[in-house]
Amino acid sequence: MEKREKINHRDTVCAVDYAFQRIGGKHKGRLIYHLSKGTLRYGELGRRITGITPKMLTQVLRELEEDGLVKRHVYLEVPPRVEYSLTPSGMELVPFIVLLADWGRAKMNKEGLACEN
Amino acid sequence: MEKREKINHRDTVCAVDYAFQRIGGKHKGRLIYHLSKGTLRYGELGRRITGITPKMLTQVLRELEEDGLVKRHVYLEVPPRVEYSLTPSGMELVPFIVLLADWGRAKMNKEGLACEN
DNA sequence: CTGAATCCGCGAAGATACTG
DNA sequence: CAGTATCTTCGCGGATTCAG
Repeated sequence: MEKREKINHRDTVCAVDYAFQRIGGKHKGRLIYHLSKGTLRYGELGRRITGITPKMLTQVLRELEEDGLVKRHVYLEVPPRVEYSLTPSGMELVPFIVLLADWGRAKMNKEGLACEN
Repeated sequence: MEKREKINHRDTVCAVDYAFQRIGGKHKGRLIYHLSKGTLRYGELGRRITGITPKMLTQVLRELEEDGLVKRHVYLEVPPRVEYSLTPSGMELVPFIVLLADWGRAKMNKEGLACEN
């Protein structure tokens, strides 16, 4: 959890890096993408983000929360319910993610690959 | 070098992932960013992308070349000269990188961080 | 100058099992 | 349901050396 700290002290502060440190990584893009369509529960996210383990899902969500991109909302119920949604800051990133997805989709079509999202 | 292959066979094909696999990673963002301003030589890139080793620079450039985002141009001279530039495909990503950098810069200012790029 | 080749440590990511 | 805990594995990336 002290990863961000390490990165900050280490290399020079560059806007491109700063941004990639926040939305880069293996699952963050997809996570933001799915949340951009609306609030989702923990389990729902886990099902949509294929191949992610609970551990990584939690970790990624925590990082996004620390960076102020994702809001965590706990309902004190039985069974427990935790919902995640984008903060205004996180919403600012949606257009980029969408553009990126469009670009990816276009490239995939050109290469004859199927695309599910 | 078979990394891309492994990724492809493994998880489902998702446009967001597809894109992030191509421009994600530690140095790719900065690399594209610097090349967006014009053709650069190998050594020049190494100097601008602080903290990168020759090995990683070569590796990242090769990956971008395989993905058709970067064009490698070798001049048969002594001393050798190798220049890199963005392909049309790579150029398509520039607006995205720039917007992302703007976003990062704005956030950094809000947090009182200096920004060099 | 522009790389290629090799070795290797360490942290990230995966698997699995368990809990409130 | 929504996570934790623990263990292991793996490959990124650094350091170094060598080549054309």
